Amino acid sequence: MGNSENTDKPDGGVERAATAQAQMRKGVLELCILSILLQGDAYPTEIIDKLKDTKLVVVEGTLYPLLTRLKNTGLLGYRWEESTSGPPRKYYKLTEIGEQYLKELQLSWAELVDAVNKTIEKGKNNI
Amino acid sequence: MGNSENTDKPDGGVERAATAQAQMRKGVLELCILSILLQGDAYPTEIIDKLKDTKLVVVEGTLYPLLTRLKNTGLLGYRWEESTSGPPRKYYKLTEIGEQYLKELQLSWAELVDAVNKTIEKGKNNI
DNA sequence: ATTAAGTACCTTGCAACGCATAGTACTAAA
DNA sequence: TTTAGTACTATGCGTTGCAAGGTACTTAAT
Repeated sequence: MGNSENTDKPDGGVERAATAQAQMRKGVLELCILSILLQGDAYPTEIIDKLKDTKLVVVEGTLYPLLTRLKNTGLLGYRWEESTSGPPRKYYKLTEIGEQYLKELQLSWAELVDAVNKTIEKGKNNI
Repeated sequence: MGNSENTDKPDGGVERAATAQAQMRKGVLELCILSILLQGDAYPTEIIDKLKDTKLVVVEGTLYPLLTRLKNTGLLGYRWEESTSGPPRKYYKLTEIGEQYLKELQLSWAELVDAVNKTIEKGKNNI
């Protein structure tokens, strides 16, 4: 048995919690970003701030590639707008396809929450 | 502009729904598996079946490495048990650390659901 | 005895994604 | 002209879900 492929150490569960929370966030970001853009056009830094308000911390290295992906898929458009206090801002906007897609995402999200909660509940009955 | 790094095509939102749902599931599997094991020891095939009951489809190629990871981190233990209808089964069991970790995961999950739902709700007010 | 079918576990290689890091560029004040 | 603040972009790494293929044990049929 080689031990070269596994960096996991038996470090107890406590230190892993932050990592796990990060993991759980995966894939939900799309939904949140599209939801934010439903409120109105926004530029990346603004999006990051709004996510922070709801305890979802996202960094630039995550957001920018994701926005580009969503744009390339036709879910988002953008326009440049001058700023009086710095470089120009890239305002992203939901397309019609994006809005339609967001509705599907919301449905998927609701189903997921339901499925996971069911699993959790079953466990709680059998302690 | 090179088009070599991007496999996304503007295919509309509809076909992407399955992919997005898969993405959203990421990271939540740990929580679900540990929750199932809280109900009692179980072997992989059994775990897959139980997940299927709650609409969370997971395949072997996903589950086995994940169980190994959880075992290596000390969250799970296992024992072999004979079967009258096939090869022996590997029953996994929550360790004490695993139970403690599960509680943290459940908390993280609840917080995530809350944060995401808040974001979604804000969007719905501004249509 | 050999084959087939059912059950169960395991490995390998790929692709996607989040993120840390580093870099570029514009404005304004010191 | 240097410093600070704001904003967008690119690169490379590690983790993870998954498809695909493989091994092995049991029972029943040929």
